[in-house]
Amino acid sequence: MTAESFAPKSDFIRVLQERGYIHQASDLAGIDALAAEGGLTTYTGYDCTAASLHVGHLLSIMMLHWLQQTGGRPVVLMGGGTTRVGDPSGRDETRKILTLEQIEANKEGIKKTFSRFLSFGEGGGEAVMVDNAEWLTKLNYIEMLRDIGRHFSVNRMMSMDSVRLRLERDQELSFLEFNYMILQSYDFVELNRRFGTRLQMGGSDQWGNIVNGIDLGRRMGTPQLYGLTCPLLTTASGAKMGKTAAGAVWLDAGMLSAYDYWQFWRNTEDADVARFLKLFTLLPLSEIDRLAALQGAEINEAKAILATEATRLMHGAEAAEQAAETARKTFVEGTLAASLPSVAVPRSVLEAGLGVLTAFGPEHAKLVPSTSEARRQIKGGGLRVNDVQVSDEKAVLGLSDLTAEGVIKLSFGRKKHVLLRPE
RNA sequence: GGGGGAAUGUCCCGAGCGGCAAAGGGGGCGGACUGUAAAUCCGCUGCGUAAGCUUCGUAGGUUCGAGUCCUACUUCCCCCA
Repeated sequence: MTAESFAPKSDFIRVLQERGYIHQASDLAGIDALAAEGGLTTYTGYDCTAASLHVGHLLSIMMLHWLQQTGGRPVVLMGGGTTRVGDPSGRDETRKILTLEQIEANKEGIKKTFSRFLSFGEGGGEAVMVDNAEWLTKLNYIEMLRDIGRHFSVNRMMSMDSVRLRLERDQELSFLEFNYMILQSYDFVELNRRFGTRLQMGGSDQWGNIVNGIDLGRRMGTPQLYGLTCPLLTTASGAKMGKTAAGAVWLDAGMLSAYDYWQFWRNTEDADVARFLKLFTLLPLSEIDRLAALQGAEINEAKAILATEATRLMHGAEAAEQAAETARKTFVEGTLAASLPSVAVPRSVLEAGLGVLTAFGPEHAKLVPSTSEARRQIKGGGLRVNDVQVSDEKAVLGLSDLTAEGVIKLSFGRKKHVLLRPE
């Protein structure tokens, strides 16, 4: 039975299906039946490999959001324990081993994101957050081998994608990583015992780990467990979502400003707009259908709405409106928006004269990583001061370059702008 | 434990008779065209506002000169046990 032809009884599965979240499910009818009964407890795990989650994680967070909206109970599992091991899934090489301090710091950073999407608390439908370090770090090796390890067949583990691909390519797979799937499987069983969790959701690269958890549950006597994955997100032209030149598209405002986040969504390819509206906004499908019908340049309206709605979810309405307004002034009116990112520079420096190379470089605007890069970009016509292309790398900025607003606008390419503010 | 091979421009892959800031490709960035899109074309892709400086796993050595030759070490891969 394919996801497309299935007629769901539960609101939860209906929404996921309509909006395109479902990639694979262990037993869609079974999950649907459970969800229809109400109170379906579902978990998704997040490893603490960075100080913030990025857009790649957003799909699964949205699924948890819809779960809660449709009467289910989300369990957010922080991988404080599993991160110490490192998931080999979808990885060509061993992950860097993180220190316990790093993992703890990352965990604290990641936690903040979830409160935007889920409502946490003690009640029946309230979301819960737990850390698998709580039980994984207490495992005793021999006991673990006897109670859990005996249910795993090495023959079968070797056939799992996460292991097989490494072996086929002659890439190292340490015994440490080899154990990851056992720990994740055990998490599922443990969460069933603690919270009655019946369903695990995750990205499509987690399928193997999830299926193993279902099997382990059967062998260890849990009720029937289920798995559901969402597609790995790529853009229509095939690039991985969420990686830009500047790095990952972080969800945490401290690592990526609301304005940059808005810009990320605004720059969506035409072919992705409808799909992303369904996945990353809460707009009703009827509205999305209307926006998706827009053609040519009009589709930009849909992109702006996508950006504002997605930013509203992540950073709040105020930040989203402000980002939209800043973008409108900058790109549509071509005027100078006071809310563009700005960098303070001592007035005395401007009085003495500030070389353009330095102004754009890492010391001030940070638009380019080095002054050598600034020099190259000037040759290529990529740098502008107050919207005038810089042609001379020896040019010097001074107080006379201040605009009526009392700032100097530096631009790198068409899209990246920074205001220098004297102080 | 024995034998063989490999480490190249801090994104990846990858060429490199002793004169090399080092071929080529991917990716990325910029420009043009557009609609803050895609596709296409062009340019750039070590640091330095200059003279110049620092790169080819690490440390020594040979040489006027070393990514290239020699020695040791480190890491990885393959074959045998």
